[in-house]
Amino acid sequence: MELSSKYNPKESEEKWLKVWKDGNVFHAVPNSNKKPFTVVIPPPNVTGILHMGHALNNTLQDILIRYKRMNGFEALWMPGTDHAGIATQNVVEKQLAKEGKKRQDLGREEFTKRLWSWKKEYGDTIIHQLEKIGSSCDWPRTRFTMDDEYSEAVKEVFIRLFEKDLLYRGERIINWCPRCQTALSDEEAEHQEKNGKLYYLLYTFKDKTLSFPNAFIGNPEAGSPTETFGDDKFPGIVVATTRPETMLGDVAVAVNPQDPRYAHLIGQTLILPLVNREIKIIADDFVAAEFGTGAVKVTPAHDPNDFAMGQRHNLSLINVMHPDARINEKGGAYSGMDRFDARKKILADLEAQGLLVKMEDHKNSVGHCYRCDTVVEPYLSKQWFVKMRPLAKPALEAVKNGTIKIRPERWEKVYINWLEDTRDWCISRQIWWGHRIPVWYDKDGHVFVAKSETEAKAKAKAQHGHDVDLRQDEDVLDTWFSSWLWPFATLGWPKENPDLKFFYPTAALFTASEIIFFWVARMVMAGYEFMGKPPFTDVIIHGTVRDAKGRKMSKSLGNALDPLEIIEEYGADALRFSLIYNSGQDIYISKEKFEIGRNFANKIWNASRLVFTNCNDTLEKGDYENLDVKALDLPSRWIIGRFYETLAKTSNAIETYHNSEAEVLVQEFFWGSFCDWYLELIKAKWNDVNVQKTALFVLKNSLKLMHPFIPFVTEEIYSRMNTEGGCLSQASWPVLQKELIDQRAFDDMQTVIDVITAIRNIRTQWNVKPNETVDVILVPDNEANAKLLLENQGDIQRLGKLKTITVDAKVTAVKESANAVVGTLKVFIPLGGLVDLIAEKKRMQADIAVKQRSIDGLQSRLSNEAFVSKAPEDIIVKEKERLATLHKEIAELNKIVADLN
RNA sequence: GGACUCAUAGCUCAGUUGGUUAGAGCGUCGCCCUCACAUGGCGAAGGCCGUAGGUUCAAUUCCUACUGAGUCCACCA
Repeated sequence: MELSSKYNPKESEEKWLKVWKDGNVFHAVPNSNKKPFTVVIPPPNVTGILHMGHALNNTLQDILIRYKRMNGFEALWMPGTDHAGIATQNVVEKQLAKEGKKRQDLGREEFTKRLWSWKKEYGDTIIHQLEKIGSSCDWPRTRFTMDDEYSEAVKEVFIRLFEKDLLYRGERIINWCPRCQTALSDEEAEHQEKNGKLYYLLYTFKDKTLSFPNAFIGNPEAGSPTETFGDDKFPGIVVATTRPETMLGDVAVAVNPQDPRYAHLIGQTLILPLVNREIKIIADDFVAAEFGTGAVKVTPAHDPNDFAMGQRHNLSLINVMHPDARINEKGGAYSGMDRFDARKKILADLEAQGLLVKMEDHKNSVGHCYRCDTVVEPYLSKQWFVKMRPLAKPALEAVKNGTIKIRPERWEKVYINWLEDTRDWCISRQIWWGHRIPVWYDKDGHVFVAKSETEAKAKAKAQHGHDVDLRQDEDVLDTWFSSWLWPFATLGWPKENPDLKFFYPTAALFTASEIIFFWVARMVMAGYEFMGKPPFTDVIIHGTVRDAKGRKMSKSLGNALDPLEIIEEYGADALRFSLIYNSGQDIYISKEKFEIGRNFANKIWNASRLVFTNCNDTLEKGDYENLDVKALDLPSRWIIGRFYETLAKTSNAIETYHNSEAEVLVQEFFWGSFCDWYLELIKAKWNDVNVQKTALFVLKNSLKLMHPFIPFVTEEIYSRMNTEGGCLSQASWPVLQKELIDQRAFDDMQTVIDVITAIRNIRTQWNVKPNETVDVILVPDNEANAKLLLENQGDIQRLGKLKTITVDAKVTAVKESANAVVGTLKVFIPLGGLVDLIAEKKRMQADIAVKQRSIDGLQSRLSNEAFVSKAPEDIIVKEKERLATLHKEIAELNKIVADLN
């Protein structure tokens, strides 16, 4: 068996990616002999390129799916991509812009064609990148949210919701992105807190005899209206606003009906400045008397609250903006100006007329488009909405009653809060890339919801009694209106089929917290509404990948590490392993961290080389599974017990999504126990067939154990000792044999390890050169220890680099020696002139002092009446035992110190 | 404004019903190229478990307040 001294990731990765693909190894089919285990990938956007977040997300899924596959489940990991309406359209529009064109220049059909060809060319990039990190998806099943079949599902859902009266079209204030020129849902408008200003504007009374005291406004500044209009009275009402430009659309001023300051003015008329429109003072409970001046300008077409007030008071709607947020013809002198330019101009003009009473700093949060970061405009328009309340109910229940678990648990609260307070979902988008809304209108605006124009026409004919001209709704659906069907639409819904029947519901969903509202909650709603079952039972919210300073990785910050570059330099195994190893919720990573995984892969590689070069070729692929473990020597029983202990802990960690812990466990076992101790211990015993068998047995099973985390290198090595046929990805998970977890072997081996460590410690302490051998006298204090030391003295001698080893219970003191106490047995190393007896004495005394402190603590506890009477019996017994041991140890140490004199 | 999370070694994290001497990796410091691996080996140093109270025989662990870091939600203009 020839293996090079360094693991070459690139070679193995290429090889195994091909084997897996050619063998269709990850293909899952309905199989009545197996239980299904399904995970659907969070479909990355077709515009996406692989970043660390994807690498993390997919590694986590892959660990679980590989684990389940090895555990005998028919494990399906469904891959696919999302058309990502706005994002993708923006990308292609940017491309067009380089040619000096706009999408309107091409027209809808041409532009959509262009998008499709873009998708064809680049859309699968990310899928191939996910494949490179070893994701064991059922690749031939790859779905796209705009596949024909998938589109059918989207239409079906639209129709069903419409027929159930859960969909409606209405004119509302929605979040509008003036740059993308489309409506957004509430979730797509990201609120960011900004330092803005609160502007106080004076609207004068039509009735010049009226006035209003200015005292509550505070001291007006120079050039303020008090100079213009008199000392302490305003000829009008002062309103406070953060968005003065919307005043062009004001239709009223509202005050709280209980506010005594304004009570007598309700119903009076004001003159809207700059526009000179007459508007009324109205009373509405919405207005908070404490805020600003207690008087609010009412702009029903540009603010959701004002819209509601407008409805209550039957006010007119004056939309003063174009879709691109320039002021429209209703804005008079300001028409054609951008909203922010208009703001400046309006403020300047108001100030010139003495109507800008005051400005103050004001923090408020402003919505931004989640795709292009433009400030969104609350904008009046006609859109399609999904009624959320009825859909939210079962989704809410599912988490509250534990049908669906969200981990870490705290996210359940976030989910619940959102669903309890969710508002209707605006699903129409004024873009061209997406699912066209399956609605047709006749010339009178009658609505025909149908899967096709033919069907719509038939419906229209049925209603009108003759053929009518129809036009389809121009808009497309929110991307999330297709993604929310992902867990079942990817399995062929609405068609009844074996896949859907077998693989739905899925098991676990891995995603980031930002997606809980967008996607997770809505998938649960859809699952219940259309399948009658939850789409999954576990939701795992993982953290964000950050740089070493804790900043989010982003292209604009320039701190992003490219997973593909990491694969190139360190290997895919290293990427996967290092990302997760020793990480918390959020993952802080710098390039150097990937050395952890690279080094570990290399360690596995070299340990395997050692085993292979020392084992009989026929054994390598032969029969070493049926070991009579109980007849093996101590180190062998120990390592096999440690293996099963680690197996149990690791399985449990994977099932409870403690992946970092799982990796620490396997690494600790393989490196810390198998390599550092077992392989070192057996270096002189390779001619023993049982040793060979044990090493091969542990190695082979360790490869299985480590495979979900580090699939390529384990697959590569496994292939050289494979007896089962197929590859490691398809092999079975080791079966736990609890009876082989041998506590006695653990304790005995620990003593041997402690003795060796004590010897090594002394050697370093007294600068004994590594290639120099020394003599050691071991003094056991009981029969069992004596036997243990004698049986393992060869190992102790070799790993301790000893010239001679003497086990003798009768020895009490050794001249000019360094010493150690291991539990209750003593270690003497006569070093002659090498050892400084004064220093050695000091060393021992320091040791004694530490133990004495423990004794003091224990004694005071045990002499405490309350402790003895209230603490449980077993604790008291343990403490007493501990005290006795300490006393014994300290006595030995004192004896040694005395002899040092 | 509301809700939530975190605080343990220089750094990143474990510490699963409260119970001996709080662990690991990285980093640091010694010594070693020992015939699997220097992507390695051996050894060591390093912690008032954020602060102040409380509950308890016993608190890193449970409770309260505070401080610091972070996240999410929100229609008071």
